[in-house]
Amino acid sequence: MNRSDAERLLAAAEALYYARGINGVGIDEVRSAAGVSLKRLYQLYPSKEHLVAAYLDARDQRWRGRLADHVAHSGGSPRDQLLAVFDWLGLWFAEPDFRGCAFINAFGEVGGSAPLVLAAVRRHKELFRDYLIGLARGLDGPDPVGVAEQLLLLAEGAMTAAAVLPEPRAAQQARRAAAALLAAAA
Amino acid sequence: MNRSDAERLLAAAEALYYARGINGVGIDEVRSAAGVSLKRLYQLYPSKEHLVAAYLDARDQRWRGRLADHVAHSGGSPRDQLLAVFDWLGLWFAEPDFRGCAFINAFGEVGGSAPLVLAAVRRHKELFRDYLIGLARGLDGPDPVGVAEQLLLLAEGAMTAAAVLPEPRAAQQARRAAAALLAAAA
DNA sequence: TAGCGTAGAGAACGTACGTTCTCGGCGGGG
DNA sequence: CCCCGCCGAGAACGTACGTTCTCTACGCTA
Repeated sequence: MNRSDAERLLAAAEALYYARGINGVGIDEVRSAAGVSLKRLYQLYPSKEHLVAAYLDARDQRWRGRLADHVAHSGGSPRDQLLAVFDWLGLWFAEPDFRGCAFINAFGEVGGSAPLVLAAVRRHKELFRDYLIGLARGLDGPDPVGVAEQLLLLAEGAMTAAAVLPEPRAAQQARRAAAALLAAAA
Repeated sequence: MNRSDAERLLAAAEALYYARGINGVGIDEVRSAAGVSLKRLYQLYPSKEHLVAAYLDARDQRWRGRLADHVAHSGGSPRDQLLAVFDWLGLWFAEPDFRGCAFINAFGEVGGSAPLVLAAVRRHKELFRDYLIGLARGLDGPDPVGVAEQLLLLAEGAMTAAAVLPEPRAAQQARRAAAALLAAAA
């Protein structure tokens, strides 16, 4: 069955923007990759900023879905699930087309001058944070929000380290740090 | 006394590029802010990418210098010095013109297609890492490199969190996590 | 003082891109 | 069968910008 114009646009936008950056890909390239007319594109997204924000929202859903799937299927205690987050990060970092966190990249690229994009980045980071808080609540420790926020910092740091530095040691190092923090919080 | 053309260019480049992004500022604006002719600029830096890489190197030196100053003047044990790193991050995040880590931003903006910029970003992160390793060696723990790398992840995570999210809680949270990691590593 | 190299100011060029406009064809309703 | 509105294709427009070229004026040397 045929996906809708919007779906094809978002799929093309995700592939192109993530691989080559937002400023590195023109509207017309997304349009032609999706097989959608320019007129239709501007009907759906009245400016590039709208398209980019929609791409980020779509990627947010896919990304958190993949993470949650991995964590859920890894079973185990809340502690094991929180550690499984870092295992999944390691798998993600090792993918051949990994290019860092799309949201951090987007923030660096246009965050200062694109309110819709900034809002999408914030949404994503807050949803990721909320997800970690939800897992941490299962720990029955005294401060699940604090633990989750500390693990969030580790995860974000691992993403940027993995993006910038060639060696993919970041996820393992983050996992070890997470285990130590979880032990300390018990 | 008059600073050299190169110094004025780098100062102007740092102010403009950090505030508004690399793609958001044209060569001519840097040139005119520095009061240097276009010809002279191209003598010193044969392309924008060279100028940007030089700006990043200059910022790297200033940034690490400020950090090292704060840490050195805060005295204390190696452990206290490592924690002072996060205190300084908190001060930095609170500055009114704070806009995240210039290097992470630059990576997101042009990292994929500007080898000189990518190299400058890597250099900076490695020098920061080496600085933390130097401090961690004073701990006499079993694995100073591992500890330093875990603290590096926390610091990077705090930088991105502070940049993206409005509330500046990141530095304190990172400091608490760092204290827990240091306690666990002893 | 005459000539020359150099440097600055800024025009010019090529390109890329976001956005809008125009044209031509196709389909559906009378 | 004819007309009308819509849609896709792509030309066009305005702008921004990296880079190069041109012209002019100044200062140094013989």
